[in-house]
Amino acid sequence: MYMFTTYDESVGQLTNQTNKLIMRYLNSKLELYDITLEQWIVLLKLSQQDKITQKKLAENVDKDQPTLARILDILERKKLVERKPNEKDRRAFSVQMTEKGINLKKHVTPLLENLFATIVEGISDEEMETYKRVLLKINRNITIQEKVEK
Amino acid sequence: MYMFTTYDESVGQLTNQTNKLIMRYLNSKLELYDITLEQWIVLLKLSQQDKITQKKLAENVDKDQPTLARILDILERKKLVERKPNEKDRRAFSVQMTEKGINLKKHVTPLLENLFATIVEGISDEEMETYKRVLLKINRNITIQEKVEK
DNA sequence: TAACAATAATTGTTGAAACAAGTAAATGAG
DNA sequence: CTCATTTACTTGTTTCAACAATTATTGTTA
Repeated sequence: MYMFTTYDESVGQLTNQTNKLIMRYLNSKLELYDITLEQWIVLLKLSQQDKITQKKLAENVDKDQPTLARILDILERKKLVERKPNEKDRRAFSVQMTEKGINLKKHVTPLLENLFATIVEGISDEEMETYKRVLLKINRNITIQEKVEK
Repeated sequence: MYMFTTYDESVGQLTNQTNKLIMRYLNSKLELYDITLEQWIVLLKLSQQDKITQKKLAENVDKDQPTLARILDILERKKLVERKPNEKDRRAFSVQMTEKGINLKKHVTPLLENLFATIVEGISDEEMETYKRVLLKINRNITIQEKVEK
């Protein structure tokens, strides 16, 4: 027996609130390493696929090109990544991690593993599976809807 | 039988990605009414409790005071809310919706109901309950953790 | 009551998202 | 090959988040 309110804005607000909490929490922990969550995500993706163009990296981290470019500006200022000329395309850059960036990654990875273990404590595997499935369904609903409207 | 990877960053990233999709989608729809999702949430809370101080409103929408103040600046510029002197405390304002704001709310509410119906399509009540439960558990885990660390 | 602490709001700053507009280089069609 | 189009990236602008510092008012207490 469920109320109509199951399908109202509270779903969106709860998702948003939790997301904010997660980001705020992780950001507060990452401060120690003088890095933000957004910057970390870019580093993480770079560590998985080095020497990549900004366009591809932007797609991988799900941000638009200007946003990624400005995150890279910051990471470059911190000497964690480098933009090198792309030999095949003079419009493009080849982004890669520096030694300092690789080193930082080694320290931050275990920290985040611990933090996530804390965050999902007391949530059963089954609940987590359902949670992810619902997220993917919402994802799909919106993506499909956006395509339909085009 | 689940992998170790159930408890890794992918949870956070999926949550973040979905949240971004929802916000992007709703924002694109709200453009018609020349309003953003953040601004809408403030209006909605105001409609539930009018004549409130900025401090309390900030708590209600889970934003800090400077952030809320700037959203109110925008809403005031758009003539959707008004700041009136608080009679009991000359430091504080009493924020309330204008006629224009009340009118806008009447138009936007049904739109958002429709949008949320689309967003959660194909998700069973049971899945939705679990989804919300997991969000609340994550919420609690982080909130407790933050308290512990203080 | 005078001094001090707490509170409500604002301003400044940094980081980030999203979009528009611009530049330079690459590509494709005639 | 030339010219139009597309592509990769940058810059500008608006909106928002979070934090620090400041102003004005209120509450407290010695």
